[in-house]
Amino acid sequence: MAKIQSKGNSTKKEVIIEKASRLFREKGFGAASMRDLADHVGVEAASLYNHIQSKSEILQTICFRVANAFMSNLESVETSAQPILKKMESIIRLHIRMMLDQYEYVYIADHEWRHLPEPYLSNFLNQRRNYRKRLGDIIEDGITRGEIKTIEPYTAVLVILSAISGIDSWQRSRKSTTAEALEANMVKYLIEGLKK
Amino acid sequence: MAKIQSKGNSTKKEVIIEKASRLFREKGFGAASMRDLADHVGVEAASLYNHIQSKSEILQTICFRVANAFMSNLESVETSAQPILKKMESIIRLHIRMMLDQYEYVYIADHEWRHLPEPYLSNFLNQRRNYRKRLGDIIEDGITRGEIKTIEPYTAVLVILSAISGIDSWQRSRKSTTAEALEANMVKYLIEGLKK
DNA sequence: ATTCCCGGCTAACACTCGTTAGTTATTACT
DNA sequence: AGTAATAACTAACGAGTGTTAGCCGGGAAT
Repeated sequence: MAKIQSKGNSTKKEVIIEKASRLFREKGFGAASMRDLADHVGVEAASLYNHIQSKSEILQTICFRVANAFMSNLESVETSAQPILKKMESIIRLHIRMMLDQYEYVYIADHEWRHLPEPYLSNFLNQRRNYRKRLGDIIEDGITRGEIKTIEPYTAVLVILSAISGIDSWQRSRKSTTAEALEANMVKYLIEGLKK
Repeated sequence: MAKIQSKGNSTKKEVIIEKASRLFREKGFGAASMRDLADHVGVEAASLYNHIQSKSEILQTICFRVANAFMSNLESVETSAQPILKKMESIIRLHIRMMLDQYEYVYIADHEWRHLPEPYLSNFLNQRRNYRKRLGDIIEDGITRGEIKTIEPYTAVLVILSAISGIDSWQRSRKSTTAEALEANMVKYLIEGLKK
């Protein structure tokens, strides 16, 4: 076999995906070109195809990697034995942290998924729907147990997830607030809005 | 003069902008082509240029139309003499209503503004920053007056605006909830999270 | 030392893109 | 009716798209 990895501990395919994630976020999937990506990797456009199969394969990898990360976290929270409000808080915190230090990837899964080709698109949307459903079930469970204020679960899920995904406009313009402060403030608002 | 308007009470330019708004939302600005737009208008691509100057002029029109609508609403709320919590509620309700019945336009101003060419891009971002600043000032005012719970104003603005813009994923999949119920539920969450 | 193959390269294909030129049909005004 | 303006059309340009074919150098394996 020839050399397996080129630099550090990440394979070249991984480098491509990483550079692509920044590019896709900045310009959007449609406006980002393979030649542009190749420049950032330091290679000719055609050479990319020694490592990937297509432009949208990159998008698929990013989207499903993020989806799986959230999904497996949800599963471990579901099976844990915490009070509902704690469950929600830990899910919210994970989302915020992911948004803070996996920014590029999460952003793309949030905003560029519509460019996924079928059948990946349907697959992705099903996972998304399933995730939200189960998040809603946790809230509903909390309401019937009297641990959470009476609120329509689906709306609550929508508010929470959307609020967090809005962090991207904070990322762009590094305000005075630190990441830790932002997390604390956001958790406060989102959790106290749920408290009975 | 020749005919000023072609059908109903809207000029043809308006028809183009309306069809474009749906197309831009569905495919994204970059992926939506002028030929595609022309098909929806029922005309050849070149003919569009009798009514508009460029593809991005359409985007500019949409973005600034939305921005101005929100800005002028903000001004009238600022000068009104309501309790702070009422001010916030009426701003929130306007955002939700705009999102519900001007969906396409608001969505584009929210998500496709990055494709604006300079100097419109900077102009737009300045307006956006200004809007959020003034919204934050209202909240801060409410805190010092003791009408609102102590919370970092910028974070609150972020949560509120992002939560509302997340309605788009509700729009896509008309759930059991009606628009009115959604508005009520969302206001409840967002306002009770602010209440002292 | 020779074979093998990986991963880079150049060139090119087959489109699609936004937009312009030039022309014709249709409409409105005098 | 005749004229001027509007808005449609066809054709094309030049640039940029994702992707494939074919070639070549250099390190790994035998």
